[in-house]
Amino acid sequence: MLIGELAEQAGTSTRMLRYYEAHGLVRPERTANGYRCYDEAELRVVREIRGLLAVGLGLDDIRPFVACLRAGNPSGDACPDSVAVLRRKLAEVDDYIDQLGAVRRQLQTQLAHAITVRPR
Amino acid sequence: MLIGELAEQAGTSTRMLRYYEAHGLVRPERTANGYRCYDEAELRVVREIRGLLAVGLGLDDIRPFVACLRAGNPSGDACPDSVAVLRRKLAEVDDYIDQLGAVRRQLQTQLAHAITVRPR
DNA sequence: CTAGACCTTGTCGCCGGTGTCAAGGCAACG
DNA sequence: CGTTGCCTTGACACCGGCGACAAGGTCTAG
Repeated sequence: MLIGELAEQAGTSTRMLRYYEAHGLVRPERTANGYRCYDEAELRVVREIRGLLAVGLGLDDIRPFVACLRAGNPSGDACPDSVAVLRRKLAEVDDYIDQLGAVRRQLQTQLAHAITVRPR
Repeated sequence: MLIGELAEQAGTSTRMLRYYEAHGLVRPERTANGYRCYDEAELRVVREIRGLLAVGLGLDDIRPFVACLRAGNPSGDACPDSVAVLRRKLAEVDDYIDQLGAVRRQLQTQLAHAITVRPR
């Protein structure tokens, strides 16, 4: 499978596939003429990457998942490193949600004040 | 008040004060030798900017608040434009919180799956 | 032979608040 | 006069995922 085809299959761009490769996440073979050549396993890897990116993980966070898949596991989250990342990220998201809640309260307070000061 | 003093008073850096000025938020006088010269009103403006930045507004969002202060209002949120921004931002934050909630659920699902697949 | 569609590598730009450095002007104190 | 410490403008870097373009190689169909 060439890069364009994989991009289409995985719902991303060739740009991103090369980008992931530059960051050590994807490891395509090369054909005689130097074209990148991907097998089905790589498609699964890219799908995993895309899914995790969508959930808010960064490329560095995703590395363990890919390693896990590459180690033969059916799913990328079946390894302790992956689980650790998921736990950490969950905690981060929780923190962020709390912060946003605080911000929300701040905004509401300010809004209430604004309306009190100048009722109409 | 010179820029360094204002920076200290307002809890920011000279870099940022010049940045706000470049974006039209702060309007210092100039002394004979070209130094920026700020009065008390500008200090209030900068404090307003800092507070709103901390709540997640962007510089563009903050502009109406500054205009409101400059128009003689005791607080920057006493003008319809400011209130509109606050409402919009509150809605944005709500959306974002919802999205993060969805992400959180996703992460939890994935985590549960990971633990199911490889129980220890 | 050529046009088109694919591939290659490399580079630049985006966002937006911020740090930091450079090169120079000005003031005050010794 | 020199040093110190403020000020001035300007420019580069950061993050991190991504778009977009350039200049060139490769393959296939007409």
